[in-house]
Amino acid sequence: MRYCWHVSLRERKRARTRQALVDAATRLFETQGYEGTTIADIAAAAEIGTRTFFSYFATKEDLLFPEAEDRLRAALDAIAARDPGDRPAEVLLIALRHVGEASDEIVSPLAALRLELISTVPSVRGRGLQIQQDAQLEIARHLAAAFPDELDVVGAAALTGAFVGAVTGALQALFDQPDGRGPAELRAAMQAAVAQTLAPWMDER
Amino acid sequence: MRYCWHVSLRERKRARTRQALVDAATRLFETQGYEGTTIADIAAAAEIGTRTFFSYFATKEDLLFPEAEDRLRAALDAIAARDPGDRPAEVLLIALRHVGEASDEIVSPLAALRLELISTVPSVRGRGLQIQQDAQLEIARHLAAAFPDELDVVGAAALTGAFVGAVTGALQALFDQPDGRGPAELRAAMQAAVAQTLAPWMDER
DNA sequence: AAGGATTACTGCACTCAGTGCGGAAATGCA
DNA sequence: TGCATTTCCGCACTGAGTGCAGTAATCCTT
Repeated sequence: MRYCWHVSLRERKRARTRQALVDAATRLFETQGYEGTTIADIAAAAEIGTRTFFSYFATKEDLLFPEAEDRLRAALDAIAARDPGDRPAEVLLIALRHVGEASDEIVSPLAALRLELISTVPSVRGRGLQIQQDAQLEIARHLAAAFPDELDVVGAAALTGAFVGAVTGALQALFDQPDGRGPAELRAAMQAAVAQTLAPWMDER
Repeated sequence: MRYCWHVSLRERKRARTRQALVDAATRLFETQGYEGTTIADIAAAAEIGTRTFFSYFATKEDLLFPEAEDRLRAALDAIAARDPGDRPAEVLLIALRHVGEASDEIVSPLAALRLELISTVPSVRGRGLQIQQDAQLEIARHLAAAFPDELDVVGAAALTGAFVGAVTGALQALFDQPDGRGPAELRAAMQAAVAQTLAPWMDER
């Protein structure tokens, strides 16, 4: 039995190695490109065996989404902490904001790299969409649980899908047109389009 | 120069081989499973060389989405043929109905298999989402072009994303709960949830 | 109908992601 | 210190996907 206040050596070491892998991958992807970097390269740079890599990340793509679980948890917590008066769509928006919060680290090297690779490397985009969809379903489940009188799981999933889809669609369109806008402008343009799209939901009552 | 009414031998043969590949893959996936079937198996069953497979389909996953382009084209045509009085959301719904039309062939062996593999094999789901997102963006572009006064590309993408997201989310939630409902019931449940979710948009004015 | 030009087919050798296995090393715990 | 449990990691392997180069099929012109 492990005492809960004790973070074992193993856990610390594991977290350190995991971070080392992400850092090494970020650096190598930036210098050699995604396809030009092999898993063997990354493992070597993080000073572990190639085989061991796969006990930290299941696939090469997953290196680019290391905080996916944390973000999801933040969103679920936000749903659980809803104010009693709020309506589902409002709670959902707050939760989604928590997910996007981490993309305030658009400044972070990893996040910037991720955005580039998503629009560049098909397999990365595919993995990202998968992760997004899984998170969506989980959020929908919790949302339905938080509003048992007003939503069932399918309805909650439709609502969540609509909101996430609006954001994702706007972002995709923005990144598709090759203008030289900075991150802040992109963000503003996206928020404007999404706000207008979702307006019919938010302003009733 | 080729005369437009002439379908060359090459094209006919190519289409036949392509169909043979899809048929062989469908059969093999059903009997041996997706992972249990190699591309070499499929190529052999369609009587072509393994190497030649890749001049028909870029990846193994693409075998499961052979009519993706046709469906997209149908949706785009529907947008182009809009009635002058229609509002964007209505046209979009009509277009999306054209995309889904092909899934009326839920009866078709391929469509049924696809649904199963999407919820079973990660790479298949990833590819499906990718195709979906690409189609979304293309639809948004044409929608924006069809309503130049009311939508820009980003706004159209947000709208399209919201609608597609609602459908996709509802479907995902439905297929996730392991009840024994038939295709017709699933369809009905999905449509109900989506209709309710999108109601705030449709009933204004 | 025959010619050369173009395009498709295919085998070969190769890279790389990812897996199963088994032994060796590190860690946790008493 | 000693023993149980994880973790690490090399090895051998499968299967997807690519580049290349030679051969076969199709096309088009005359």
